[in-house]
Amino acid sequence: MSYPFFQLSKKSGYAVRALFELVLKGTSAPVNVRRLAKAQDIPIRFLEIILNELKQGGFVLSVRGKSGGYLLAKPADEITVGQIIRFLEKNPESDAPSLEQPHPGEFIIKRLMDNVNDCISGICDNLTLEEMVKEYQTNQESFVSNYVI
Amino acid sequence: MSYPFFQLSKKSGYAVRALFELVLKGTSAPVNVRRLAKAQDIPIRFLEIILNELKQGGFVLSVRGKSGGYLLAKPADEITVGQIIRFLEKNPESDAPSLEQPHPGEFIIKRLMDNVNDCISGICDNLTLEEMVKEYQTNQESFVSNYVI
DNA sequence: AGTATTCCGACTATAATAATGAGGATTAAG
DNA sequence: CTTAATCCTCATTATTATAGTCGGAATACT
Repeated sequence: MSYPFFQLSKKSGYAVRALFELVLKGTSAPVNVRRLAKAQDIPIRFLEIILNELKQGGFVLSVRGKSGGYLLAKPADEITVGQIIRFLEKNPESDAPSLEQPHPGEFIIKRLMDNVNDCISGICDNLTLEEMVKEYQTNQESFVSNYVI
Repeated sequence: MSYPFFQLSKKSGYAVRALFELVLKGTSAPVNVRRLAKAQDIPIRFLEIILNELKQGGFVLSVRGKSGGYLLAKPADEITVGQIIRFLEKNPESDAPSLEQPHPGEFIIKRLMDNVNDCISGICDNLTLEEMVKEYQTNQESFVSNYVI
């Protein structure tokens, strides 16, 4: 297998999987963190932090109290994987334009990376949670057989 | 501007730029590290380390002694950007197959990442140093105008 | 011999990533 | 009202990756 150029951070991976799980359950009732964490095998405390961020980002709503938990803030076909990753991975500083004059050599890299990122964007921004779940459900056999191996 | 999903490490960026510079100079005589570092504005010590690695990878040859330096180990049209990045970014451990049974949820991520990486590979493995230099030379005005801003 | 150069191992510093821990606030249900 | 389940907030820690730096040894040309 060839080297994976791009690896998703655990955080973003967990986030996508947690939201995926929410869609998969498809209940209108909130799902609590523990269940989500168990279902997707994610460290629970870490997932709490992630869900909190996702709430800030408007991806989920939280319901507090005894039978509380999390639920999607919008329909599954309006949330793309790209949106999730972008939101979680962006850091405040990178927004500020760098004052330093870039070296000409950096442009050859920049041009390349722009191409690459357009290409990634083409995949991630066009894949919704709903599509992921649909594909998962229709191909479940192959997913599971992969799992067992 | 949208968030860049994929950012090249400084190391890989420097490596590509150093090799690019070697091709650009196009001499058959070795170029020493200092000149390369100055030409591409790369920390010289760091570049030494990188060139050493690139030598292990068969990308460059080193010539020691007074008029020594580095030169390409193969023609510029036989070195792709993908090869360079792959070689530098791979770590030994990731070769070993993980013994842990992956969670089914990881497959939805894996499938996505496989798509993404195929796509990146399509760009990086089809771009040779020679092509980069050719494109740079024909479009030099625009590069420079970008530089000046 | 002298000098420019590569080569090499160790070292540091910083930041990002990936969690973990303790306790408080909120709410539903008994 | 009490209690248990749940989210929420702040802090701390551990690990790894990144981006270098330092000093000197080995080598080869002149």
